[in-house]
Amino acid sequence: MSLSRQLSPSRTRDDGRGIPDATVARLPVYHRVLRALGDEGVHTISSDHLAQSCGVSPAKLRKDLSHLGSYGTRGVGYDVALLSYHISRELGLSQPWGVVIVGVGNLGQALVSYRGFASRGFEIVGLLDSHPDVVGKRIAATGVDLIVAPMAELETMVRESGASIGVIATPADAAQKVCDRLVDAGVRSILNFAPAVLVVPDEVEIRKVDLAVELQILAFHEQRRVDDSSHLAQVMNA
Amino acid sequence: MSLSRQLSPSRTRDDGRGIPDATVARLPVYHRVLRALGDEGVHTISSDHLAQSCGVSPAKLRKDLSHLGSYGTRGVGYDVALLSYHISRELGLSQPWGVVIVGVGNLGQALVSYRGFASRGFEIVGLLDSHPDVVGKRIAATGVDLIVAPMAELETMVRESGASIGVIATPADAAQKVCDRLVDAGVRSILNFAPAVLVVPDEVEIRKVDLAVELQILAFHEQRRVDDSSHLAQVMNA
DNA sequence: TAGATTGTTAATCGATTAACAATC
DNA sequence: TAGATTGTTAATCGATTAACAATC
Repeated sequence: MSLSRQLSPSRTRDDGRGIPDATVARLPVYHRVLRALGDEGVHTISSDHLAQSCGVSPAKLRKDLSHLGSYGTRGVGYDVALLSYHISRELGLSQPWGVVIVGVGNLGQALVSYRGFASRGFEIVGLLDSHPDVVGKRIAATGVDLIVAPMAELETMVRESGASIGVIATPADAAQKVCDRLVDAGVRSILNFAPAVLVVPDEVEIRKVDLAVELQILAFHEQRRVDDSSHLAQVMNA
Repeated sequence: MSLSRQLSPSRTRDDGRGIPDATVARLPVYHRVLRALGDEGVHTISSDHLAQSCGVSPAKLRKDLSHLGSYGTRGVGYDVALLSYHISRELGLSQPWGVVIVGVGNLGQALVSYRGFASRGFEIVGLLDSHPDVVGKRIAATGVDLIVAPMAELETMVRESGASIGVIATPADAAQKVCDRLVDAGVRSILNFAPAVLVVPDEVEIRKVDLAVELQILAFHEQRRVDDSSHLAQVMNA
């Protein structure tokens, strides 16, 4: 990946590469808000207003957007449609990405029924599960109905559908094996919902969503609040 | 919250407060891995091995743990049970926290069936939904069965159960109103699964889990890979 | 021109990393 | 004592922020 940068030394700006991770993580939010604004008939918006709608500071928003190029107009603001387009292009939303979901339990089914997939150009191209009760079941996704395939078909499914993103929604103890098979089949983007630390080769991008981690972070702050108020009470009693 | 720090200037170490956010976010992973190691009968582990199991660098792990205190033994490593205990204490897992889930659709039900709640001292104390088809439904959680209550009971439920964490699993357009009601009822820790930017007072800790954001970050990297290899191909053809 | 707002700069802050002295 | 491993230090890196010159 550094190769292409070395090969294109003439580029001035970041130009699509070199966008900070923290910025990339916020672009989807900006994009969603801009789409909503467009639907409401808003054509132009300032960084101050957009930042407020996105829950970030105006400085951060402008800095983030500056990595994409110069798509605002000084004294006026940003054209909602234009900015929305450039963000979606940067995020790779202008082309469809195939998604395979492994594990069709409660969570897997919740993911299938999520409408945010299709509306952003993600297409669920396959569902896999190991449990005989689930295999063969017909699940309604946005647009198409899908039939849950047995795990044995993982490699075939990935290859034939050209899926590029794999979602792991299995129990923790099955996750690493599923991950290995996805990677061997050519998947290099993985979203892991299983509470397990997965090992992947360097070239694979893996992201983890962990309910227990989120709850425990909240518990930490909750406890801190309790501690603080009891300290305060102690001092006030003294 | 800075008050208690001001009031306790004698403390030397971070002492529970002042732990960096990035560290707090990793503690639950360390804790989970340590519990698994304990179950396997491992009594002692070095930072190198534990770091590898947790998917972080040894330097980062030791730095993180140093914020909790000095619970390792030079030349030996960490006592699994002791370290596990101190992390859980720091995270506030030694006391139970009540959780209210608002929105019992596919996702809400997936959350209820998640076993990671009870095993870490979180107790689901209430389920709420606005849809008449769902209200009154009996849902099996770990330990207890719960009956979905109507939204009108939100305030009563929070007050009577003393719930401290609210989980929002509603559609996006309902999320802000639900959030406001939770905060008004006294909830100051919120986990938001709705794809919406929620506004909360400063004293409320809010965390967001956003499937679309995760997918779009993966799409960004996937596209970058494609771009890079086509650049490479161009150059090699030339 | 005057007012508004962007895009960029430079300072600050927080997180990561590597190296190593302390010490079991 | 010799080998192993922690806890800490200092350097580096990346992200955030505030201020403002550029410019519509």
